[in-house]
Amino acid sequence: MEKKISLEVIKRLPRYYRYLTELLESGITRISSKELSERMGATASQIRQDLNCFGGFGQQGYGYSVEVLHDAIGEILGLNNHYKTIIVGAGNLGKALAHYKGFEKRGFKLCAIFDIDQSKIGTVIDDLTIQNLDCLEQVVQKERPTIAILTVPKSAADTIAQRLVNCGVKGLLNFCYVDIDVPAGVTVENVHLSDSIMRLAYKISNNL
Amino acid sequence: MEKKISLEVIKRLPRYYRYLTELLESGITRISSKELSERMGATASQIRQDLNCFGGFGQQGYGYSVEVLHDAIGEILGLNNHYKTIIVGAGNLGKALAHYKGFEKRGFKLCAIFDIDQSKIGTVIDDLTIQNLDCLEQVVQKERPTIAILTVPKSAADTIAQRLVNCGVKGLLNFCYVDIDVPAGVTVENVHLSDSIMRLAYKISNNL
DNA sequence: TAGATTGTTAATCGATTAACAATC
DNA sequence: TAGATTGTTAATCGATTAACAATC
Repeated sequence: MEKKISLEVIKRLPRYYRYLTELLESGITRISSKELSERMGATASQIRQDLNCFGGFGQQGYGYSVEVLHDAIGEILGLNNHYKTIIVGAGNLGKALAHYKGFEKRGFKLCAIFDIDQSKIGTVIDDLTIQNLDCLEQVVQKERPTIAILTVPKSAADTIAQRLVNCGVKGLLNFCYVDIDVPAGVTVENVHLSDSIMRLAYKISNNL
Repeated sequence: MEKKISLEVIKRLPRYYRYLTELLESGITRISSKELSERMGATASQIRQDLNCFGGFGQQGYGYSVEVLHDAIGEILGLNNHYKTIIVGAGNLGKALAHYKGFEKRGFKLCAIFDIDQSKIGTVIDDLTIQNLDCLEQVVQKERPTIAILTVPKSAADTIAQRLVNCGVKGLLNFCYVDIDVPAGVTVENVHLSDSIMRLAYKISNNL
C-alpha cells in the first residue's frame, strides 16, 4: 500500500515545478535542496521530505539533476497526460482564460468553448468557435475532455457542473463563487477571486 | 499582547463570510456552529475555535446571530475600509477583472487601470479610461489606492511591483506567474492559475 | 428550570524541522 | 579518500478535534 501524500505537499508541487522550469531555462543543471530552499524560501528539510514522498530523485553528495527532477514532477503532476480542456461560459473571464497561454504551455489543450448567449455563439476566440451550451453533451462525447473550466454565473454553476460530470468530465476548475458538490471520482479546484482579495484586505488591515 | 492568528484561520475567514452572506440573504437570522459546520463541511469545533480567535460572538444555548457574525467578520476582514484598487495591465485578464463585479460588491472600489500599449490607452472599460503606465505615480499620488491588481507580463512584474510599493500601495493581488519580493509592510496575495490547474491534474491523475 | 450551545481547555493528530547515518 | 548532500528517523511544533464546564 502506498503511503498517503498530504494535501500540503500536493499544493507545493506546482511551485517546485515552476522553479525547476526556471532553473532549466537558465541552464542550471544541478541543484541541492539547500540552494533550492534559499531560492524558494522554504527549508531544505521540507524540500527533501516532500520529494521523498514520490521517490529518491537525488544523489548523496551531489544534489538533484534539475532536468530529472523537473520531468519527474511534471510526470507526478500528470502533465504528460495532456488533458483536454473546455471552457464553459464565454464571458469576460472565460474569454480571457481562452487567450491565456499558461495552460497550454503546461500541456492543457483547450478544445472547446461554450456559452448560452446567441450573440456570442459562432464567434471565434483564439481559433475556437464559441458553441451553443445545448451542444455540450454532444461535443464532450466527441472530444472527451478531462477538465472543464467553469466561468458561468453562480446560479448556473450547479446544473452545469452536474451535466459535465454526467458526460464524463473528471475535473472542474471552478471560478464561480460557490462550492460545488461533485460525486467521488471527480475533483473540483476552486479559484475564488473574492476570497483572494479579502485575504489581502485582512493582511493589510492587520499589517501582516 | 494579542494572540497570533494562524494563517490557516485567516484563509478560512472569507469562506465564513460568504456562507454568512448567503444565510443573511436567505433570511436566516440565527445559526449554531453545528448547523454551520454541516453546511460548510467542517467541524463545529473548528468553527468555534476560529471565531473565538476574534471574540465571543455567540451565546450559549442560542448560537450565533447571522447578522452580527456577518458584520463582525466583514469588519475583521477589513471590508469596511473600502480599499481603493487599481489594475495594472489591461490585457484580457485585466479587462475581465475590471468588469468583474465581485470585488466592488465586497467594498473594493476600482479607481484606475493602466497599460503601456498606446492602442489601449484612452479606451474605456466599465467607466474607467485606460491610462498610460507612465502616469502611474502621478495617478496613485492623487487617488491613493491601497491595493493593486497585477496582470502584466511576467517580465514586467518586478519593476512594476517596485514602483507600486514606492508610491505607497499596501497590497498586491498578483496574477503574474512569479513570486514577487516586497518589503515588510506590503502584502502579496498570489493567484497562480497554472498552479490551480496543475493541482487539479494531480488529483485527477491520482484519482483523489 | 431544563435544554442547548457556547467558549475554552485538554487530547490527538499531522506537518515541519532538526539531526545524522548512509553514501555518492 | 574527504566533502557534500541525500534519504530517513526522531523531535518539535502547530492545528484540529474532542470534551465539558459555564451559561444563556
